[in-house]
Amino acid sequence: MRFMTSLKFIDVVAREGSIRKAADKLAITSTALNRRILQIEDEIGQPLFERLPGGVRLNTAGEIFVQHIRSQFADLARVQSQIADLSGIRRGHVQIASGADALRRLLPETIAKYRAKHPAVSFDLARCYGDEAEARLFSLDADIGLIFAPIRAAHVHVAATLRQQIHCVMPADHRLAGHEQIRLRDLAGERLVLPTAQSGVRQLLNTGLLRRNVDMEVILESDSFEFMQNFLHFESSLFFQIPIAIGSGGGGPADDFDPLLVARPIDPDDVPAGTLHICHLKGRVLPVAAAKFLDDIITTLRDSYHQEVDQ
Amino acid sequence: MRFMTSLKFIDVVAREGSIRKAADKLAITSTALNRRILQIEDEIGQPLFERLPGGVRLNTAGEIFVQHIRSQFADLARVQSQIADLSGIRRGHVQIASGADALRRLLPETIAKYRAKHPAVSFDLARCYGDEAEARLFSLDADIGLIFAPIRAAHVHVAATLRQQIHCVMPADHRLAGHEQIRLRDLAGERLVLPTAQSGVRQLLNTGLLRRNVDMEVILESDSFEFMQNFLHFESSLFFQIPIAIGSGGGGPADDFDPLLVARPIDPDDVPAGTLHICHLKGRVLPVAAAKFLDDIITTLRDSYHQEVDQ
DNA sequence: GAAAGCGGTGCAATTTTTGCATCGCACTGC
DNA sequence: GCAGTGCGATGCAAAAATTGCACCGCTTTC
Repeated sequence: MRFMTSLKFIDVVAREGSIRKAADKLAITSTALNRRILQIEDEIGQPLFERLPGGVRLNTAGEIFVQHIRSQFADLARVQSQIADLSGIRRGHVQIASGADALRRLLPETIAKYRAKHPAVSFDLARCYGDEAEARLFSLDADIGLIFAPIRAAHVHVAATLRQQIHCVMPADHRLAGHEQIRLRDLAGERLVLPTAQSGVRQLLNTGLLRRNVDMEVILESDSFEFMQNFLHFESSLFFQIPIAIGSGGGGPADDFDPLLVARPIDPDDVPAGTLHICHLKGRVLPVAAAKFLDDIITTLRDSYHQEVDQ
Repeated sequence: MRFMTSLKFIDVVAREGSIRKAADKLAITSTALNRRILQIEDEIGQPLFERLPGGVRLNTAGEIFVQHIRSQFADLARVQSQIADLSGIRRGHVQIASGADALRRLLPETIAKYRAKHPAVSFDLARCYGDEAEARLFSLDADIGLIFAPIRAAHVHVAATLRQQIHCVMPADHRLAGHEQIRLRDLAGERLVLPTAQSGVRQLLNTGLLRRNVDMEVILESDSFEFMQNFLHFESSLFFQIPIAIGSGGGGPADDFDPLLVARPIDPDDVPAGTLHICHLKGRVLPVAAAKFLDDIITTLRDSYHQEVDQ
């Protein structure tokens, strides 16, 4: 989009914090970029950046203006998506910010299904924790957020929620594999593999574990579920996941899950169920492609995961 | 704004319905304009205009895009207004679409008061009837609408309403001048001067007059209150206005009204009170200047016109 | 059937944008 | 305290874009 280049440039400079770095990224000279910025500042009638010795930083006017620019871009994307929709082909680009939980099955499956219907739609998937996901929604770097954690910011609109009881994953021959439900006191003496402190699963676990002062051994912390799962093959230990990360059924023996591992729910009295929030920026009209994909996620959860979805 | 010119051009072409006419208006050659449009259509990937023998017309994609352009402009104005507000001076431009009623005193007075506080703010005032005012709000040619008529479109947000009983205006020596209230049957045999059929006052009167089949003489129709008022000096007759068009008090002998004329309310049982709607486009964030002016109108009505304002 | 009005196009003139070299400035590290 | 580094700003020439002119093909009008 020709007519948006100057605005895009400002956005990049704001993100990079330096005209030269931004110029590098944009594959133009710093001179050209610098002058474009000076020109726009001139048109606005006020500087948008503070000049610091090590680069530039947005001032208050700049903050307002950059927010405007981002909403312009998001809006343009929505309009293009709408226009493309007129001609039959659903075309567009969907940006998702998601926790690791939804990356195991829910999103790959839903995206593949969606792309089978609409091959002209591309996706962008950023794995991140709750706060960052909210920030991405706000800066319009993400259309849709899947957050398994409490929502903090007021600017997030929750389109659907899904209760998720934390499950304890263990080798199929583990002594606890026979239990229908796991109590925290069962974990005494066990070796645990925990997700990092930022993760929603960990935060839920913490409330239960700290309160009960259970004596167990944390042998590993990781932000990769895949790594934790693989680790269990080498050292018998326990780790934790929520149903959507496990498979269709979620409860009981995980159907399409690693056959050597089993998942058992933790007693809700010990660790309360958490909530997966499917959300977007409040007040924003999503592009057609993103809106339809949001519907698809909710449908998938309801139909193929048999989960109760609250809207 | 350099980076908006191409968009502005498209907007003008859409309004003019012809590239050559638009080019004339924009003081460039039709060639240049034509090529800018072709370029943008190319970037969008689809034509925005249908080429007709007598000019061009927006297609569906164009409609969507032009609506986007207008909201971009309105948004930019809001951002500029916000930025200007940071530096202390309240700067900006307020566009108002109003019926004739509010032009007599309410708007001149309120605007003058506002401009005394914020001399850097300019105004644009379009006198129009209800439907057109709503259209102007939608096309973002107006920030604020003052409409004495029912609101038809769903996209209009009513910020405040004001009940207005229609008054009958007559020479001070008229036989009806002694009445506290005018009944429609009192008008039998009178010569009436009526506002045009599009006006809200007329529509309200019609419901009463038609239902009662009162026999009277309509000697003049006009869309100019000023003309009607002047006419009364030359031929004794009656015309109709709502309080905000008359003066501060509104009821009883009009304080700062033409001294040779008096206004008496029509019995509400005969003609129901109408509603003045003070409104803007739903979902729109008004520029700072417009938002503050909206507050001013409501304050003025409440304080200096002693009117009950519902918000 | 000629005239008038429309959008589109090739080509040259013009304006705008870009890149290079360079300045002044503030911080960093020895 | 002083060279060294990295930053944004600026003068000037080259490159790229936009623009205007002349003109085409087309449809409608009279």
